[in-house]
Amino acid sequence: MPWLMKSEPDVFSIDDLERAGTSGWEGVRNYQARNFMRDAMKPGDEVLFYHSNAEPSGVAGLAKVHGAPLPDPTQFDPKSDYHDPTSPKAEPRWVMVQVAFVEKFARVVPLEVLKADPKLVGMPLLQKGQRLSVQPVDAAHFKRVVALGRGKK
DNA sequence: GCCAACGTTGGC
DNA sequence: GCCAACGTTGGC
Repeated sequence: MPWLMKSEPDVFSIDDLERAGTSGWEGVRNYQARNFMRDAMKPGDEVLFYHSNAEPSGVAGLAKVHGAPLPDPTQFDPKSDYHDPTSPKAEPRWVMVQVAFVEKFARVVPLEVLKADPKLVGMPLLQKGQRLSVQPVDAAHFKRVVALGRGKK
């Protein structure tokens, strides 16, 4: 199943992932998003890498799920912004998937373009008030976003 | 920086 | 269990 994952590029961008090759998707502190990572994402699943709070916000490229879910180490790091002192060490509350770099689009597909595309009507990302940072994507929507990212009209 | 929309917490 | 207060997300 294809997915969309949001990251603020000031924190972690598609370029950061390209440099790193693979990375743990740290810092998710929402139960629904965690459950997707823990229970539903499978190695090899494709991911739209979305830049939020960016100029412009939009889909910046592709990644894929890599390996098995792991406990998110930042929950146990007092110096991390994502530190969660209430998470039990024996049963870590927060889980992350690992992702691998696949492709950086020639240019970001801006949110404005996604919203204006007739083929993307109904895409959860585009619903008002929608702010889930990890979410499933229809195969048809995924295909269309990739086409936009690769420059097709 | 503003603020709408949403999620979480905690008093009762 | 309700819901007000508070915190966060993320577009603009």
